[in-house]
Amino acid sequence: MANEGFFQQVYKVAAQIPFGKVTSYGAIANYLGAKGSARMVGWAMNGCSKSEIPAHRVVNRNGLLTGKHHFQGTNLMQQLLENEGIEVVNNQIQNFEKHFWDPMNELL
DNA sequence: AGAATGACGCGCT
DNA sequence: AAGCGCGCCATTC
Repeated sequence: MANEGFFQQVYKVAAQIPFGKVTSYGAIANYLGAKGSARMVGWAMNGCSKSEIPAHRVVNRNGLLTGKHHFQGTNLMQQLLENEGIEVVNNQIQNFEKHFWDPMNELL
């Protein structure tokens, strides 16, 4: 493994997501300046599982828990989100915009 | 060195 | 309106 680079940035932002809030890959990518590369953000999240980064708060633009399969394998991600007061149905966040946390808007 | 993949996003048909 | 494909940047094989 070489320099984390983007990893470090993604971790930093993801780690700053407040309790009961969720953000999207594109938002993080946008905040990092890679606004067109949401993929690499999600890809970077691969290391989140090994880190203490609450990746369960990071979902795609649709508010869908696309990466829930990468967690422990079941509904852990959904359970965590519900535990934070976020309504999740069928791996999909309800009121996503209500729980949406924009790093470049909130954190900046 | 080139090609393939990756937890996405947006555009076009 | 819905569905499908392509593009972005980085990492890895």
